[in-house]
Amino acid sequence: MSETREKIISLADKLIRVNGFNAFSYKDIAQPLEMKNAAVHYHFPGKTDLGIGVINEELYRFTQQTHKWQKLPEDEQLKHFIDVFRKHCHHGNICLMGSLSPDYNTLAPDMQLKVQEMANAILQWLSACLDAGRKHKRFKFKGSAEDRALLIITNLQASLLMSRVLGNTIFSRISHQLLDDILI
Amino acid sequence: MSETREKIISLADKLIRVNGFNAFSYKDIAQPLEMKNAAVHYHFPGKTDLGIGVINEELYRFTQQTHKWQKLPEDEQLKHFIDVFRKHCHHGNICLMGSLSPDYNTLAPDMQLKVQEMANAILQWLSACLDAGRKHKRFKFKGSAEDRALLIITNLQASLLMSRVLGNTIFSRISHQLLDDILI
DNA sequence: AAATTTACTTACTTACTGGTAAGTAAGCAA
DNA sequence: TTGCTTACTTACCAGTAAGTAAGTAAATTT
Repeated sequence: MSETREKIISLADKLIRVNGFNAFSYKDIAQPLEMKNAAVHYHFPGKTDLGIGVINEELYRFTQQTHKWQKLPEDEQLKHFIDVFRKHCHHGNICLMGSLSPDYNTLAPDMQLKVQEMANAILQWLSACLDAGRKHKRFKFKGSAEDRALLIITNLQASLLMSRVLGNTIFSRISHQLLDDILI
Repeated sequence: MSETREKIISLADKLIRVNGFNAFSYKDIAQPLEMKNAAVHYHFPGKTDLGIGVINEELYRFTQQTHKWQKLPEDEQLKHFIDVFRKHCHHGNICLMGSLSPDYNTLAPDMQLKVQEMANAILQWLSACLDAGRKHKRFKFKGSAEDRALLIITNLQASLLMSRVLGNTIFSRISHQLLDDILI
């Protein structure tokens, strides 16, 4: 992938997380990278293409990271997962799901599908992690691993939203209590 | 309050929940209400005034409803609270916090303050409800009532977001498991 | 009856949106 | 050296954003 393309995706990712998908324009990409509006259109003909590019990059990073953790005990894997959110919180970012799902109705169908794909990928990994962790006596929780994954992912997503409004202590409190609930 | 003003706030509330604050325009308010762009500006000079109007209305409804429930056992109160989210989910809406917090950085300072006020009002009520419910042996949970309130409110907020992307069954699964976790 | 206020409409401005068409300089390949 | 591709720039488009100034008809107050 070309360097310019990478820079555009990286900046778009940041802008989506900080201001939202509908709140940035091609100008916000072009100006900081010292190029013209149309140069961004050259790499990503439409805003939808750019959005899909950002999600694909996120999906790639996610599979790379989880693959790196796969030999670790499940509680360690979960802590790494939470740490990804912690870092985003520290940088004032929210997660892509938290940013794109409120705007979901305004997104083009292709991009809606990509958001779905991302949601499913994260939920599947987390469900599997929780299921294996319970079998290995590292987690305890009621109900199915899938439902527990939904509870945890919603905690993490919205903790970034709440942190933005009420301050970063919110994230620590949520992530701490979350772990305390399921760790043995 | 004038009838037109009420209609504008009601429609703006819907548009914020369905498309987001930055994704609707004065035209989207004026056209369906069969008035001109400038008539909306007459009632709400700036978009910020409109946003604050919507939040004030929501705060008013929230205090009215919780007041109506105050004599009920705490588990009943919590179920009513969850039902408010369930109804929004059913109508394809997300909650105001879930819609406004991703756009928080793009909001004017007065409106940011209003969003904070709303977040605090909801958290305070839920914390008090959980605290009293535990004392009356209707709830059981680890940690402080404030932290538990954060976990539950993030579950509910993000469950509406996830439902939008993956379908309404998500909400039922989360709300069910949520109650199962803390009800005695 | 006159003055004022309310609730608008008409007509507009400024700024920006995503997007496109046409051109160009540099590099590479046959 | 010709032709083609890459990575842009310049210049522009139609549409839409929030917002405003001036006018008006009807109701309300004095």
